[in-house]
Amino acid sequence: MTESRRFVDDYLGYLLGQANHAMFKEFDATVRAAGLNSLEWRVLATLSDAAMMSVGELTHEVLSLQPTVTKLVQRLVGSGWLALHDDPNDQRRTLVAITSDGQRKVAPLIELARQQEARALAGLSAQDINRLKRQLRRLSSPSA
Amino acid sequence: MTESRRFVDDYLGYLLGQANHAMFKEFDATVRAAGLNSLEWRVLATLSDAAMMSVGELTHEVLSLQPTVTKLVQRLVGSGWLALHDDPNDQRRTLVAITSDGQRKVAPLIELARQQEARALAGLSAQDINRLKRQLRRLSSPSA
DNA sequence: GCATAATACATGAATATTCATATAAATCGC
DNA sequence: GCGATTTATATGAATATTCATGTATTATGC
Repeated sequence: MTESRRFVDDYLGYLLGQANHAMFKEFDATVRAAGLNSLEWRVLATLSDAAMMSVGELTHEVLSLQPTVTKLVQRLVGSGWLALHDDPNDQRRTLVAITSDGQRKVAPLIELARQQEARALAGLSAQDINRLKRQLRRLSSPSA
Repeated sequence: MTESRRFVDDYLGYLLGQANHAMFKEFDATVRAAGLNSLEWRVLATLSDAAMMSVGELTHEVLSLQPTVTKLVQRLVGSGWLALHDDPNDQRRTLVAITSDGQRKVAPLIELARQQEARALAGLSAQDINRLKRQLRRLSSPSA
């Protein structure tokens, strides 16, 4: 048989997209039940244990675009989960921080995310997990 | 030092998102230059070497939602890259196929995508690549 | 130090996606 | 084969994202 796979079925970009989607889809119901969309969850998770950062830095962290993040941050400030601060060293910047309400909002989600990750990786050895994560990091930053 | 990583920096969902984004970002300029967005590229790539499929099947293939795909397909039909056909066995279904114009549109992009994938995986052995792809497929369908 | 360029963010219009629902066709139970 | 249910897609309104651009601030060249 010379039956060959479709392009997309062996294309790394697609396999990553599928894995990413599958991982998130399972968790999505939880996020939505908390009244968040996926990018909002990512923003709160990123800020949950980081120092406040500028809109531009946050944009890179969450893999989005600056106007999208600006508007999303405005929504989450309105909800009381984020707060804005001035940067004394650069008045162009808007520093974004999570509030304690935001922490209370996201903390249980992070715990559930950890549990889901553990389930997803259940069949793999610690070595396999480390290798997988190392390769993913390498794909993210080819230089590293 | 008990300096610990941020949650997101070791969370599989985020590592997958980053790798996925990095892989796509490099290719994105090419796709945009061709007048496509990422989902349109994915639809054309999926149909490029597959038999025509229903809107619902396509929705699953491209990891999107049915109304999104319906409207996207309408746009691409308008551009002449997709065509719709009736399913003689089920008149509820709308079968979507790529046209020869669509093939000509997407073929060079697929070739560029293959090249980019090869560059991204350049440092890995065939064994590593197979293991990575196997693990990604496993994350996509935990049962398999 | 002043003009010019670059950077950081915000904003409005255009576009795309999402949610809720409608329509139409097929399947099921009887 | 007829009503009830399920399945497949389409559609309109609400929402979110994207693109283009505007404003304010900082950095640079002279």
